[in-house]
Amino acid sequence: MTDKQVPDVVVGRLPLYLRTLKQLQTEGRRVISSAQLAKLLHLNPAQIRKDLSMFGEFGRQGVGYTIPDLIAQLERILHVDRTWEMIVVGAGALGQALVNYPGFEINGFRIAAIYDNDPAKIGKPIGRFIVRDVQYMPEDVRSHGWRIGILAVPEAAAQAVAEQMVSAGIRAILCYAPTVLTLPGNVQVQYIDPIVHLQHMAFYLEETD
Amino acid sequence: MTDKQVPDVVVGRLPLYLRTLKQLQTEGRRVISSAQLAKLLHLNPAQIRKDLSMFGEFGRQGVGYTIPDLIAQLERILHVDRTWEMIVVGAGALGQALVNYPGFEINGFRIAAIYDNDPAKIGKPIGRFIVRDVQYMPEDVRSHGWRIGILAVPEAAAQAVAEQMVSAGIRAILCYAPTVLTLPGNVQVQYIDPIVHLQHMAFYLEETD
DNA sequence: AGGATGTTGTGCTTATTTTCCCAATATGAC
DNA sequence: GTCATATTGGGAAAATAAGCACAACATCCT
Repeated sequence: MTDKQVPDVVVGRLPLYLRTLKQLQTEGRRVISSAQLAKLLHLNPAQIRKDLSMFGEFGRQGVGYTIPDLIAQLERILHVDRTWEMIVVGAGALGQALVNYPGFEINGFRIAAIYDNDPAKIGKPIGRFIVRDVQYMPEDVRSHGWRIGILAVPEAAAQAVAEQMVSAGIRAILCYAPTVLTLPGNVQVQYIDPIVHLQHMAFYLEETD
Repeated sequence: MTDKQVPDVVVGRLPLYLRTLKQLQTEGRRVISSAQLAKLLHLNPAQIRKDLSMFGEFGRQGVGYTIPDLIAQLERILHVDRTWEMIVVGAGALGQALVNYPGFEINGFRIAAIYDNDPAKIGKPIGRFIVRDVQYMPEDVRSHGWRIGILAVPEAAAQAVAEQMVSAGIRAILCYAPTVLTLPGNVQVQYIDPIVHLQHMAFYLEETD
């Protein structure tokens, strides 16, 4: 199903390349070498070249990569040479912060609706939206053909809500709930849990204080 | 510097084990096998056993792992058998959501202060805090001996603020700014950027719609 | 025109990570 | 007590990922 020609770890680095290249472009840079990009990302230059070479020959020997071209290539490869509409389920503090985050639109991800099941929140304005009853979510997703959902509900609700999203047609879920979802293999899931990162770092901290 | 005896990928999985074990404990479970835990996490049981065996022999052959014991061991290994105080720098929508997130305290990470450089925000209440001028941050960090910081400032400010945090004594940074920080090797950094995850998933989405 | 320098793409090597497999041990049924 | 079943820990193998090194090519300087 997924393109096993390209390792997932490689796909995972492409957004980092793209992000840095866009940054460089705003600074007016036109060309960059794998060595320079590697330095900014703290990676090995050969790794960057090899990653990119899996999709084509984008550089020029002796010169490097033309930044606008490489950005266009990466956006095409990642399917972000378009705008993806997304839903947010969960209108708590996190859901509100997400709705107000300008980074999504800048990068071609546009929030299209936000849902909750709490009568106290349904109907209330958040950013440019009115919170909708989550019971209308499946219908909305189906009628609009939305494919991406952000899950910002409590852990206890996450699995059930995720299943509803998937059965309505959602195929990629960004899960902020601190739990592992069990979903069909053709559904992409990525997790964001700050506690996991903090505990990971705490391992390396001295037991002082 | 970092304990290369234990691969970082292994350390990165321990918080997931811990999270799931705590979940099981609240459900009243006392014992679990690597096979059962692996199923919940969608991992290979041998991987879980090998990861754990790097730190000791915590299981009983023929039986499995005693959940409360394993939780205690993992908390000790990860240095989260204590409470870590943290600072948040950046009092925008994200900073506010972080301050109000109950998950930190539940897991032994307590926000101790929040800072911003915007006069319109300094002095305003957020959750149980008053936003402090970031110019007091280094002094506060030094005097309290804080080691962990959450960076929730715009990309343009991230590197400079991170350097100030480090020179004040911060040794672990959870970075929400969409950029790679360049810091001394003895400083732990973890990144959270939803765009990176969304682009990663978009790679696998069909170009329909 | 030619040499010095810089850079890519990739074959091959090395390193790391994952998985297989099984001896050793535990539990429960009869 | 013995057998069937369940499970760990870890050596060995397999799979995956990262990095080296170099031919090929580009640019610039003189």
